[in-house]
Formats: sequence, structure tokens, C-alpha cells
Amino acid sequence: MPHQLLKAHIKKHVDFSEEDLETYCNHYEVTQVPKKAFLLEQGNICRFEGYVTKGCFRIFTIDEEGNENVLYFAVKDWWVTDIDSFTNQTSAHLSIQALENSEVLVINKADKEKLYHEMPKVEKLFRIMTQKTLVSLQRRLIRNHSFSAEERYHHFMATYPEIAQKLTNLQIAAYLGITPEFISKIRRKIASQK
Amino acid sequence: MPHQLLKAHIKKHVDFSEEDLETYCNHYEVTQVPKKAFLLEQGNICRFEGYVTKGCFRIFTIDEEGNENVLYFAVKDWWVTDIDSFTNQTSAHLSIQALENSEVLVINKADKEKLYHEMPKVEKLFRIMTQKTLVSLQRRLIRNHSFSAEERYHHFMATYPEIAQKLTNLQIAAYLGITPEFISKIRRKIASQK
DNA sequence: CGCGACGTTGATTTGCCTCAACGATTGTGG
DNA sequence: CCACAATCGTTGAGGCAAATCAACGTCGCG
Repeated sequence: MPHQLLKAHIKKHVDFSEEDLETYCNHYEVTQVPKKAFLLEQGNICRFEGYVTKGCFRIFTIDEEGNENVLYFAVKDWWVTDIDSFTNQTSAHLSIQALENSEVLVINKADKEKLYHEMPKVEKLFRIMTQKTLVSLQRRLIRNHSFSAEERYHHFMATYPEIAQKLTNLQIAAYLGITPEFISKIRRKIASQK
Repeated sequence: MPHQLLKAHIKKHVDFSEEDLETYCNHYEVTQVPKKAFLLEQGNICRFEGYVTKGCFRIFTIDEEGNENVLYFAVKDWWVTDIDSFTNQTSAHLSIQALENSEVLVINKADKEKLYHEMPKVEKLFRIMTQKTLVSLQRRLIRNHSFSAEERYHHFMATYPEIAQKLTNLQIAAYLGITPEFISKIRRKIASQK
């Protein structure tokens, strides 16, 4: 069942035969991740690339002052990995933690390399997906420059309502780069306008 | 000569035979771009993917309030394109302008698609390069959250001294998301410390 | 030479943070 | 199942980093 989701995901991006899909997806293993468990911790080497089929993750770093910065949240149909650490097998800058009981399809480095080699279409798939991710990150960067904290909050809530409802203000704040207190003040403002 | 630069660039990332390199690079055409000329303007469709061999470009957007936000600067050995517009042939969000007399190797969409199809290694090359770009953008996003304006300025100057020397304060400010006046104040502070 | 773009500087303002105190809600062990 | 702790959300006072606005000096260029 979880593999069906992955297959549908792939078909949206590239043209795979049913046979290729089968071969490819068979290398992914279903993993249950309990709430609060870490899939990856900053400093370790990322041994997997994951595709979320259930639940929710936060992908974040902790800087020198101990502040948590959330790079993104991953729910059903999103990918989770530290790309840099996974592709180069170097120490990870990112941590990945489940915010609720979750399920992920994971593939290891050796299998992934083998598939890149044996199935050129896999290169294409990930070239396209990485490009899409890059474009959305570029837009987010520009938004961070041209929007105020309040505008970024509204944008996030409007764009990802299903994700937002799984999160605490603290987590949203760590994603937007603002304080939870300030989110509270934004909410009050909205409430008073109604 | 400009093609040699591109060849060296490719060899750094993937394993191409001399023959493959030759075939591939022959599809790139040398283009001269005079200072202040636009390679691409927001709203048009991006017909090219470019590799800079000389000069300097700014890749930016103008938001509703008329503020310019610089996504990045491209000098020798950097790529310039609006990925989203180029891959989907949709209207561009980005503008690309030469800051000095420059030279670019460009390839058009049809040739690029043909090469993706005929040479699977090209998929790999761009998958890898896009991943690297993504990682550096992720880090930049985190830096924007955890660093102050002054720290970001110092980081930029320390990381890209050769690029910085080609830029005005106004351009650096548009890249960092701060005002040119504030850069001026940072500089004064540095000067007074010596 | 004179114009326009850029850099500097100071005064003022403001968006957001910090800190601290206090409810509300959730989770947990007895 | 309740009590208590821990975590989270709210609120307000005060502070600070950086923006805004305006004026002026300077440099490169037509």
C-alpha cells in the first residue's frame, strides 16, 4: 500500500513502465517511526533517502546559539533526507524528527547508486524533482526578503493549511524565522479583525 | 577557448569521455552580452540555459513594491537561467542582467532536451549540479534566519571577495536583503575598529 | 562642465525580539 | 482517574536592530 503512493508520485514526474516502477520501488523498505524519534541526527551520516507515506517530520538544524531553524516540514508525499550528507556520505548538518507516529519508505545509498546506474530514468526523475525543490526554495528566499513576518505567516497558513494544523506555534515560528510570541500577536490581530 | 572552460567544469562533476565532451559542448553557442543588457526579462519565456565564461550577471526579481531582490550573482564558471521558465517554457519570474561586458555559452531548449535524451550522463550532470545548488541555497536560507544583517554582510564578503569587488553597495544590499544605508554603517564600523 | 547615480551620515521611526509572568492544555506516574 | 509537571500559548513592558527619510558629498560619464 505505501508503495502505491510512491508509484503514483513517480508517475506524476516521469514516464516509467509498470515493470520499471515495480523494480524501482522494490528497493524501498517500509519503516515505522514513532513520534519524537529521530530519523537522522546532526553530525551523523545520513544513510537513507526517505519518502514519507504517513505522519509528519521536521527537518531542522541547531545553530551555535542553540536556536532551532526548521528547513521544512515533510508530510505524506514529501521526501526526507540530508542531500549533502546522503550523496557524499559526510557528516549531516540536518536533523530529522517525527512530530507524530509516521511511516517512511527508505532506500540506502548502495541501492540508490545501483539504480542510478542501471536505470537512467531515475536520474531524470531526481533531476526534475531536485529542480522543483530548488525553484520553490528560490521563491521562499525571495519571500523572506520582501515579505514581513506577518505576511510570511499568512502565506504559510494559506499555502500549507493541512501541515499547519499538525504544528505548534513554536514549530511554525522556527520555520518562518520569527518568535512564537510574535505569532501569538499576529493571531490576536486576526481575531480582533473579525 | 570559452568551451574549454565548460569542459573543465563538466569534468569536475561527472565522468565524460573526450568525445562526449566534444559532442555535448558543441551545442553551446558563444554570446557576447554588453554591460547593462538583459539576457532575460521577468515575464518573458527563458529560451536558454547559460554558462558564464566572462563578466558578471545579477539574477533578480522586482516585487510589487518595486524592490529589487537579487537571487544570486553569476561570474565565470556559474550557470544562469530561470530554471522554472526554461524547463516548462512558462513566463519567467526572474530577470538576468549583465553588470559588465560579459560572455556566455548558451544552449536552447530543444537541443537541451535532445541531449538529455541521447546522453543519459547529461541527466546525471545536471542532477548533481542542481543538488549542489540546492544544498547551498538551503544553507543560505538558514544563515538568513540565524545571522544578523552585519554577520551576513561579513559572510558574503569573506566567501565571495572576487564577486564583491565587482558590485556596488546597492547590489550587495539587494542580495542580502538589507538597505545600502545600513551597509554604509557597517563599513564605517569596520573602518573605526582599525 | 553638469548631471545623475552612488555612498555617507544623522535623526527618527518601527517591526520584531527579549524577558517575565501567567493561564491553558497535554501528558504522565502514582 | 486524578494530581502534578511539563510544555505551550498569551499578554504586556521595554529594548534594539535595522528601516526610513532627508540632506549632502563625491565620483564617473556624456
